[in-house]
Amino acid sequence: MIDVAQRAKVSRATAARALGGYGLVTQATRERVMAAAAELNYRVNELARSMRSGRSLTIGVVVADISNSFFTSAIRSIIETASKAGYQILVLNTDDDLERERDAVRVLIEKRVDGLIVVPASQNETEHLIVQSEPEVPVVLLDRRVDSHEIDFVTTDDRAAAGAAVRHFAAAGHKRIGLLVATASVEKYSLTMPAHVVGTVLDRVEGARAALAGLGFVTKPEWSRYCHSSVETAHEAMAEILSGPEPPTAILATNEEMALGALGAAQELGFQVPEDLSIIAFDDAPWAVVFRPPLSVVRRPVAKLGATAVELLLKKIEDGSYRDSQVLEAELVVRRSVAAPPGR
Amino acid sequence: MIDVAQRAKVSRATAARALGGYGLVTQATRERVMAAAAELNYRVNELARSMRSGRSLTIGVVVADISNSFFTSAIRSIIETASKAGYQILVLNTDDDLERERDAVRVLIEKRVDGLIVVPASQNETEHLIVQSEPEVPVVLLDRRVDSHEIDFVTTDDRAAAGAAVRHFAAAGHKRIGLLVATASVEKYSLTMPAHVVGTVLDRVEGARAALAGLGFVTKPEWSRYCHSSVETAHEAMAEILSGPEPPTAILATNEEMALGALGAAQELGFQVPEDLSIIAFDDAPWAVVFRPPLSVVRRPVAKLGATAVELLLKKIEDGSYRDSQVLEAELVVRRSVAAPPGR
DNA sequence: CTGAAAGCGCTTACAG
DNA sequence: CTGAAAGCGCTTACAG
Repeated sequence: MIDVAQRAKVSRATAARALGGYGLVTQATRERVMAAAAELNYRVNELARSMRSGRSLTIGVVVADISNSFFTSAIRSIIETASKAGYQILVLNTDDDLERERDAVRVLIEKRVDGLIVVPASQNETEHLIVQSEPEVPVVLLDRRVDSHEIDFVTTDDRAAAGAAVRHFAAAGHKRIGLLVATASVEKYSLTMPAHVVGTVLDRVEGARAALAGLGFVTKPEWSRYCHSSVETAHEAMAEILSGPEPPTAILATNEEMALGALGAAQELGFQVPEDLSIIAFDDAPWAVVFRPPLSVVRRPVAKLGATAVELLLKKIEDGSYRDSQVLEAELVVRRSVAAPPGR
Repeated sequence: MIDVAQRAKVSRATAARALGGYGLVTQATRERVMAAAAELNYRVNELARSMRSGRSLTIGVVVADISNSFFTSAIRSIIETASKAGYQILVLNTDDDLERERDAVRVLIEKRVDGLIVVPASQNETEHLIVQSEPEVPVVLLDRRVDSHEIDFVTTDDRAAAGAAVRHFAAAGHKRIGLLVATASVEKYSLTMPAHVVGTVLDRVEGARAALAGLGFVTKPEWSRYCHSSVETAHEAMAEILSGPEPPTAILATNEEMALGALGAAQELGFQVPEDLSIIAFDDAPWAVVFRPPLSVVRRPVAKLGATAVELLLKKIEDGSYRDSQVLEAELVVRRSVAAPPGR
């Protein structure tokens, strides 16, 4: 910048004003500075600008599982929305590991992001998300609630959606309905719900259970599994479910990995979908509509989820005391993976 | 930091040395400083550190299509590899738009990233990728070559892979083989190859054509389309191909979107895969193996691609004159979406 | 081993 | 409208 100022025969302050587009500069001076900057191929140093201004125009995103197409779509939407407001996105992945989440938050704070969007790994381990630094860094949770009331979130109404899925199964005649539940809280898979599942998982399970109870259905634990979120593990868990003496006739898969694992296991064991097994999956992955049969899914408004999180965060950045949380509606998309149970 | 120094009763320089872990400090002093920092909840300001040290420990990633699961997997691998070396990742998405790519590069340079990984939108418009700033910012291209010999790249041997796919079709008895080619250079879809396609696209087309020529097959333009990279457009293009008087019996889809569009159109028009139509797709998307029939695909080593790009970039960051480019092998994974053509 | 001082590249009152 | 000077929070020779 010193070189630019010299070449334009003005002070550094004037050059800064012309280049930064703030303060008062005459048209002629501005043009001279701009010309000099162009000749010298000058690039502003945003690091210095951020340090001085106290704003980095960067938002940190800490995501639990960047492989999941749901989160990828959310990130895409976050990038779009933020960039319209002049913000850049720093993405870190945690693989649902709490330690990595703490590290990620620390690193982003040190990089002086103006705000954080986090998909938290844990429902109750959240102290690191209440960022005490000076100035305070606002945080918005994406897709998952936590116990703490101090942190705002944007989620979907998964409880209602899970209930709707169960009632859709019931309407087709199913009584034996199982769940394949993705959760980071378990190594492989288990019959019982782990102690500390995140809010979204809990919502889906409780929504389904409430609906089952409302229908007066009995459910057996062996129809369901709580499962580490990978296709391979889901495949194994589903194979075990289907190998039981009286397997469920309908399965609700709580994410894309669970759905792929369930479908893989069903094929392997010769279960036809939907003739032998009906299935509904959370999230309308790009392949779901092309699948045979086209998958019935719970479609969550992922683009809106990401955009809403950014908008909320920007408001909090402007006004440190702004508080808001939102729960968006999810929608059951009926396609052809649900039919009457076998033998009816 | 001034507060920390005061509390520990040392100078700022000593506090900095203790906190930054460089220079000489006695054990006792270090402990006093660390204790003071902990009490005050001190966080180093990486912006200031970066400005002073001239290194931001951040790598910028400019990706053409963040919706595509291939690039998402690459980003995941980039994040993993970079974070092991202490680098963070700033991701920008261009949707294959050259203007947005230029903007993205400028923004990242201004943020003083230490290096750039770019999936370029254009093969010949590349001046903005030769970053003249001081100090020079090294650039590695991911997945796509460009004409300029000044820029290093990490790609896969798509020419060979496309050839292998065609020969696999031929071995099953196919003679009418079409291509569904994803390219950003066209609005919807067209019969002829647009002027400025990126290297990867060209490689796939030429690899397929060379193999077809080697087999002595005639090909008709109406068996193929060059298509904007979206499922919807691919669906339309494929529907048009299949509605022709003598449609191809085998289709090579050059990415995930093309594959999904092709499969959707085939279903809609009542073509059974593989009985009526054989298909091979580029990239082993997570759903490909679960699809019915399981899709035969060209599997590119995506994790290795991302990791190699980061490793190469880090070498270039260390040594500004380091030059290297790599072409990784792709692999044809035979599953069950290729059968003999109908009527044989 | 520790401290005083300069400087990274900007922005921002303040004075003129 | 423009300029001289201070300062953002660090690191880095240099001196002791």
